[in-house]
Amino acid sequence: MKSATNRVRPTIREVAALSGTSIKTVSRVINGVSTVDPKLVKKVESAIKKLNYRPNATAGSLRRVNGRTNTIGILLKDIANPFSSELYRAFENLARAKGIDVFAGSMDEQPEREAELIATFIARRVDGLIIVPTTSDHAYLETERKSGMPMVFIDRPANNFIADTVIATNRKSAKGATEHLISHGHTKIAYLGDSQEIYTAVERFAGYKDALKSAGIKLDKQYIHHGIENTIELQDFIQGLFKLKDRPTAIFSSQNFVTIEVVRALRAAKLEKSIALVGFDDLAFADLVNPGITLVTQDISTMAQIASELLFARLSGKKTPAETHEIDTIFTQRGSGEISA
Amino acid sequence: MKSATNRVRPTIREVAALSGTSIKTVSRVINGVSTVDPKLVKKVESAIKKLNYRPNATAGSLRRVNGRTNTIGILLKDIANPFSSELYRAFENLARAKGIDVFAGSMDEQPEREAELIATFIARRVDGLIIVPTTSDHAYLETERKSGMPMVFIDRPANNFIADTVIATNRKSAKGATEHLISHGHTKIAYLGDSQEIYTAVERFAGYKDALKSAGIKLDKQYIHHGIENTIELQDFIQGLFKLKDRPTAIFSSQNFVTIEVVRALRAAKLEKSIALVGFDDLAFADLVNPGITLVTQDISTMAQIASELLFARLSGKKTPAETHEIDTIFTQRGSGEISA
DNA sequence: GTGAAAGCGCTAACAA
DNA sequence: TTGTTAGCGCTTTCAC
Repeated sequence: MKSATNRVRPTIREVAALSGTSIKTVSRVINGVSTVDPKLVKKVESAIKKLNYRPNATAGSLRRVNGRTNTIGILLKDIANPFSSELYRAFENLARAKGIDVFAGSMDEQPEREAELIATFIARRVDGLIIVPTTSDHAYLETERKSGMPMVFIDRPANNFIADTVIATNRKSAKGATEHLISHGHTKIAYLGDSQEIYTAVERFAGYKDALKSAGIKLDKQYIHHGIENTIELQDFIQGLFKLKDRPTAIFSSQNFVTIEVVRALRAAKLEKSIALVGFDDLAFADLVNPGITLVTQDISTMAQIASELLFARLSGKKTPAETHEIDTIFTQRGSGEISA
Repeated sequence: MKSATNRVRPTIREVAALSGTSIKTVSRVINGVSTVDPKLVKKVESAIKKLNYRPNATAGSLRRVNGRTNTIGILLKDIANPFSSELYRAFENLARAKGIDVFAGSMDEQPEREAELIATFIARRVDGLIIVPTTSDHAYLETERKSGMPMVFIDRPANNFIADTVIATNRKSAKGATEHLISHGHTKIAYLGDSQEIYTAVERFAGYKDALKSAGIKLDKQYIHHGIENTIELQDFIQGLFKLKDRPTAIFSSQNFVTIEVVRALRAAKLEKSIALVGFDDLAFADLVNPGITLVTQDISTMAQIASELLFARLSGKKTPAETHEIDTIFTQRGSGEISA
């Protein structure tokens, strides 16, 4: 049985037969090779239309000389989280402009999910990977790099693995945010952030400490809290802060979910106009509450832009050493950060 | 040149050679066929590890009897929009449990993007499509259906095309929301929603009218606004409402972006505690403002669940007529909708 | 400019 | 249980 397939879709062979040409000519027409006789082009095109032929992109990539599938894989924290979905959208736009489709997966901070997703994406022979890493050791990717898989890390760097990286100026911006509070007369400034196992949390906490240090303010441990997994415990901590003899007059919260909890607690205690607040990461409603929330936000579209430029350059064969780009953040004053001590 | 390929990655042939078996045996091991001698399994597995072999999933699907690629395509409004990204996340989880990977694309309400995305996804031979439609005529999909491509429409039905569909109880829920306002003594209720070219907007407006009618309240055109493309114009309209002699005492806003603008305008005019508001669609900050925003929200995870069940049933060969499922919404009172007239 | 033949990496069919 | 051969739909090579 040579021609009678049990598939529903027509193949390039059937188009060749109907148009009275060869499969190679049909292939040329599909790929827009200019050296084909216009008459043949017309014949082929009408056969394609008649049969409703749709080239099989996966079959095409199999024999292609560079093996490209024109797909990339993106590994995100959680695509339902605005930071991830905005990042995804930025990559979608950039990839689409190059005819590249995107596979995405959410990891929810589970290292084993990272390895699984990378394995599936490699099995699909994506041309490159964009990774917001969750794992603490990326040495396992060494074999993949040797196999020529371009990888760009974004938001957090890889660990034990040298690769192109795009991150925000976490430390510097956290320092700036804290200094902003200090400049409004605050010395009792609480810090609330994600677990210190997470790179961005470590950097931002370091920036907070930098600011205190250069202002000669002593670090007060009772004002510090790390971790966001247990919301109730976080709420308890925040409400505990409010009851302190030496109640902090300002709060720096270093991650969006933490900021939300702080806002919630401040409102519940009716302290939102008494205690200053600056948060890291964007919040959709920052200007809809009263006072508006002063925030440090990451320049997601620039980060995505730089990351995809790096990835596409690697795809084009760029062989220079791995690069790390630090992207400036955006500081927007909306009131909560401008409350004086 | 038979064995010396210029590719970087090892193939099933090299694994067979190293393990001293045949490619078929390697294939069996990869696919977990139980009828292989455990000794051979071990040999094959160690060869796989040694070579860092990664099966090529796209090559595999080419010859597979059903041609499945174990991928699906999802067409969304805009993945950066919370409704879309939550929907995506729900599908990601459901698909992953079946070993299926997901391609997604955003359409931004551009019909030509819908057709383009469907074309690329078909070229990639996705096994099925989940579509939040933007086009007004889906007759062009008829040939695809004949080619056996399962398609499920979600959030909005297809036009001129019969297919499985999962939607929210838009009309009924909008009626309920409006009746909620009426029950608090309101008769001057404004309606603000998306363009009447959009299915959900039509349905929700119909529900609003249903409620007025059954309460014997006459529709007042000066309270009605359709369209959200021009934010400034929308703001002007809302602020115009506040200056009316017969100022509305309540607002029903039928879409999340509209609700945000309404909240913004109410706060600017310091009317948020005077004019009642019920919104359709979820908002992350609904409980963080004062008063909290009373909302009708769609049960996204149930909608995704039903839609993927439909899709997977079609993939398994289910041949019954197309089904339409209407999923109940969730109504949450938070204060803004309980302000009396 | 065009086409025949080979082959990408895998699975299916069938023989051993 | 195992292996051989053919072939999925396309691109590549190379001869015409």
